[in-house]
Amino acid sequence: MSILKDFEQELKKDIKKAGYEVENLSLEPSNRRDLGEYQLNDAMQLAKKYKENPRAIAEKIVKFLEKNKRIIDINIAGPGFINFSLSEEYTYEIVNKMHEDIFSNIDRIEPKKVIIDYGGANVAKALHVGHLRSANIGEALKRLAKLVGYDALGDAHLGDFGRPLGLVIKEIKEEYPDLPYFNPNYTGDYSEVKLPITNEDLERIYPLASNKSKEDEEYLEDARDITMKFQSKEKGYYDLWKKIVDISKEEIKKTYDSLNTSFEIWNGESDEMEYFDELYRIYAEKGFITESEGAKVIEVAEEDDNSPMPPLMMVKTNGTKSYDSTDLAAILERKRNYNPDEIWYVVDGRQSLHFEQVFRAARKANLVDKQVKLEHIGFGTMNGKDGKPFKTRDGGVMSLNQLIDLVYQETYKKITNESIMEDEKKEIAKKVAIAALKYADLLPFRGTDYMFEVEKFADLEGKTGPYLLYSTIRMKSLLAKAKDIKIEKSSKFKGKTEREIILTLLNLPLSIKKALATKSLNEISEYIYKLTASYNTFYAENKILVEEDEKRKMSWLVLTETVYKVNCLLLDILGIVIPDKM
RNA sequence: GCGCUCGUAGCUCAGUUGGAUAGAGUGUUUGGCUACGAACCAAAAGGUCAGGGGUUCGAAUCCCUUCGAGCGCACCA
Repeated sequence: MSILKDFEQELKKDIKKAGYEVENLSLEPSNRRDLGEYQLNDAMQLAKKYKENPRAIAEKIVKFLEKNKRIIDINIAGPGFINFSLSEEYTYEIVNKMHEDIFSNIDRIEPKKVIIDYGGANVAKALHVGHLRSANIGEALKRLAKLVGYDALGDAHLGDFGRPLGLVIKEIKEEYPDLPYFNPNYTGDYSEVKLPITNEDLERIYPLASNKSKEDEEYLEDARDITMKFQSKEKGYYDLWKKIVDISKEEIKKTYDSLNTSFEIWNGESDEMEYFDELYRIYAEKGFITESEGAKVIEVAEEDDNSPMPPLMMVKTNGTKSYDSTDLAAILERKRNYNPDEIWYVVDGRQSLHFEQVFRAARKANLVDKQVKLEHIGFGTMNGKDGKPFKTRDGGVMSLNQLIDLVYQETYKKITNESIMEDEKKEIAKKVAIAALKYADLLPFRGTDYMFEVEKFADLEGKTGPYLLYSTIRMKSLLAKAKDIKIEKSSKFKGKTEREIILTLLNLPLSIKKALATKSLNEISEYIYKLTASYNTFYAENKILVEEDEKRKMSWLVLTETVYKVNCLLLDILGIVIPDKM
């Protein structure tokens, strides 16, 4: 149990002694700091429940709180707000416990298994800005989930099964018609065929093929046909498809690596579709498959819908399997192989209708048990200054690598530390750029669209990743200078700057709890900033290493090391790597 | 047309299971390096929470309504 929770339990007991039961204690950092450090709002809520005067309730509760050694300066304000501050002894206890083990202030949940689907990279296409948020948010949620006790698995869920691949193969066929893959009479071993195509070629081919298909109906028709061929594992086409996937996957992994994002499961939609036949049978046997305009669909509309709900598309009119069905098949696959308690889909919010359809269909046939949670964790778009999704200067889709490079160019210029060698400088600039990008991406609530401003990133001032890195590195370097001192216990502080840091440390579980409840990282991002900023205030006010009062110096070192540890832990949760210097 | 999300400081965003005097960053103005890393710190100014109505001890938050914006509405993924 966290230190904060332990404190809350104690307050609950005090309230109980006064004769009242509260389920969820309403303890918050006070927004009237002149009246106290914390506020307890339960008297007002109890007033409704017990039909008594809230102020009278507060007075009864306060009688017992006064005996609590952890709190001081208790007062009642307004309709029944109870304000108080922490006793000095308790603040030392908090710091020392957290210094010894920061996990002493983190609550754990009952172990649960969760699969987090946050990839969605498309084979034969470069990762683009649209993949940034799912990677950042998904990876951070996974790390956060693990921190509190989830058995969390990330699934890349590669887009390797749809028409884009059909288009790519079509174009390869145009350019290299003599490849044995296209020869129905070829009897050799396809694995020995040399494919004269690199990842760069693929990234060139897809846009080309896509454009051609828009102008040339016959071309598109052929690509559709090819899509069906590799989906149904027709020899040649299937082998070529597989080769393309392998080439592309390597490049995709590299890009995810640079974002400190990794997956435990590297399934593609094609792997999920191995379960398609079984899936289809399940629905067919229950009579859920219907024909509609030549396609096979599952009706998911419900009576109390207040808007039209289109059916889930299983098989399209031309016989190819749809995007809808891949996500449905994935649920069956995950149930079979992992049997998760929850599945989180970290996917663009604009796909909420799609997931509503998939979840309804899954529930309809009980693909997973009722208590299994299926949740679409939608996120907003990263827009440019025009309020539209961020593009390259000429209006094209910006690849993730281009975006990272854009930020890198700026962070590189900012490293003016002359003791750093050129090679190292590049490495550091890369880390700082990723930190800048990630932090800016995780700072707004995940659901809202936000604006990407190169200048804002370029400045690298204020509430940014580089600020956090700089400050954390500075703490580390201070601690390195004190390496001959054994940092043991806090017992003497000076004033309210230290208290501010300690209160923030104590409140850590509040931020984690909110982040998990909303599945958004903004609370954590905000928390690190607050902790760091209040430490920096303290740092500017005091000279730690030259402090003559030994007790105080020791206390400050303990505080520094504790904040440093919390920062390292939380930056890691966000997927941000701290360079040694910058 | 129907539905979803949203409108908070000049700008970018927090805050929405109802809580006290609505917060940050940036920008503007101003002050601080002979001291552990100044990519830092401190201070000031800046708001009819889109408009109107309602619910109650209390509303940025809940309900109704008007205006405005973005997104989504089966054979793209």
